[in-house]
Order: sequence, then C-alpha cells, then structure tokens
Amino acid sequence: MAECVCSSIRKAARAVTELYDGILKPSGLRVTQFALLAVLASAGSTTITRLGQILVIDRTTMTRNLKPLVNQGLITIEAGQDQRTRVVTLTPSGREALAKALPLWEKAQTRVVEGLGRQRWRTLLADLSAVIALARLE
Amino acid sequence: MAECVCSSIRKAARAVTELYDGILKPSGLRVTQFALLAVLASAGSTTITRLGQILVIDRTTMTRNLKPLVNQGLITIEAGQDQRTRVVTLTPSGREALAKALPLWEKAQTRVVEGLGRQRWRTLLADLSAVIALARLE
DNA sequence: CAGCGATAGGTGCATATACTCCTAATATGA
DNA sequence: TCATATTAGGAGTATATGCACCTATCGCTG
Repeated sequence: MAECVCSSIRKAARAVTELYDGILKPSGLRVTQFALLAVLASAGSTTITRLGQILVIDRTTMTRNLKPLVNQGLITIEAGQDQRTRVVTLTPSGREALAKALPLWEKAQTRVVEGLGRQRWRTLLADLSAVIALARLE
Repeated sequence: MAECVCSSIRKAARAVTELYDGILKPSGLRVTQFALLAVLASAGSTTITRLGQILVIDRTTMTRNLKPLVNQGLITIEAGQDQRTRVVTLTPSGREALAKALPLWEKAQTRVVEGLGRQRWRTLLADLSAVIALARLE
C-alpha cells in the first residue's frame, strides 16, 4: 500500500507535524494552534463554521480545538449578530503569542523548503491543493 | 500562512482522510486501520515498534491504534521470543476484512489518482517521501 | 556474574479529528 | 404570518496522535 495517497499524506503529516511542533515548542503553541491563530490574524474575527471551512476542519472539531486557546486567553468567543453564530476573535495576548512563534515557524519552514528546494516545494503545495479540491468535490 | 508546508499537508490529510473513510465505510475499517492491516499482510507478523517505524507513527500511538483491531478480532498480540516485545499478527478474520476493503480502497485511490493524473500523482508521492525523510533527519 | 545502559512497551495526560444526534435561531414560502 | 427547511453550534462517543514518565527485559562489560 506504499502508493496509497491517503496513507502517504497522513504519514507525511505526522512526520512534519512532529518537526514543526518540536521547533515551535518554546512558543507554547502547536502547529495546529499556530495555524488557527494565523488565520484569525489574517482573516479577522470569524465564526466557527467559517474557520472550519478555511482550514478544512470539521465544525465540531473546531469547537474543541478552540478550547485550549480560550483557556490560554489567546482568543475570545462571543455571540455574533446572528444569534446562532459564535464569533472568534484574536486577543492582544494571542497576537503576541503568534508574533513570538513566527520566527520559530520560519525556522521549521525554511528547513523543509530549503531541503526540498523551492521549485519542488511550489509543486508540492499546488499538488496538495489539487488533492484537497478533488477530495472535496460533491 | 497559506505556504506553510505543515498546515498544507495536514489540511490535505484531513480532506483525503474524509474521502477515503467515507468510501471505506461499508467495510467497517478506517483508512488508518486499513493501512495497518495492509502493512501486516505484506510484512508479516511484527513488533509494535517496528510497525510504528514503518508507518511513521509513535510507538505509544501504535499501542492504542491496535486496540480496536484486537477488539474486532482482526489481529492478535502475543509476547515474542524477546520477552520485551509484543508481536502483532493478522488473523484470518483480519485478512478477510482487508480483502473486503480492498476494492473500496481502490475506488477511492482511483478517484484521486485519475483526478490528479498519473504523472502528478507520482511526483506527489516522491515529494511526500522527501518531506518525510527531511523531517526525520537527526 | 553483577550491574548498567539500551531497548520494548505501557499509562497518564492533553490535543486533534469527525460522525451522529441534539437544540436554537434564521430564512423561506405558501 | 406561521410552518418548515436550513443553518450554527454543542454533546456524546470513538479513534488518532504524541510527550513525559514508568516498568520489565535484554545485552554487554568489568
């Protein structure tokens, strides 16, 4: 099953997560949490469902992933205009944590990109996007 | 953070896992479990640590991932010659479950491979291998 | 052969992931 | 406008993931 797309991607995800998490460790953030904060920083306050759509994470998983960040005071969750929605907002403390983690992320990222070569890295990102689009059809 | 290698791979892993799990559903196996059984079928009985090395999964995670498969009677775990080790073996029932899941896996796999194109698929697998090797240096 | 480092594995803990089923609020349309 | 479908979210359950720390066994070496 060496050619299984899914297993290969999952395997790579585990390997690369371990690398990033290890390097990010001093920041106190995991790569999942870092990515979440980064999305909030760039997209601004948004609902839980919207965050899930952006990150390709199930709605209910998002709810749970947000919890440790709330506990650490990095984000807040409040009711939106639409009373059904809950709006997630980056706190100053969250913005600070993100800024502190950024150079560590860059370190991990550089290691992979340089090891892989820029061209190959670009190809990989494009291929992964294609896979995501494919998987999410219908 | 759209260019984050780690986030992109994780995102793709989620998307593609959902696809495979959905298609594999009638077999009662998840893609993680399918991959595990497939490794056992091709490599034969092995220890927990060895399985983890093959699948790039932490030793302790392996222990837990094996549990539902034992409960379903698809594998057995027994002490090895070396009394420290525990040897995992595919049962006839496990072999059967794997065989039943295979055509479903092929369906999911075909969909991704054809959607992506053979060439691009090959490139992706090679790039993912490179990423794994990179991440696991040192 | 006694002791010690290395190896195999397990447990506790925390996070990550998603499905099913549930409630509440909104939007829609007869 | 009221009934209904849709949408946003949460809770229960089960699996997936790995780190820190623990025990038991093995192999090696003085």
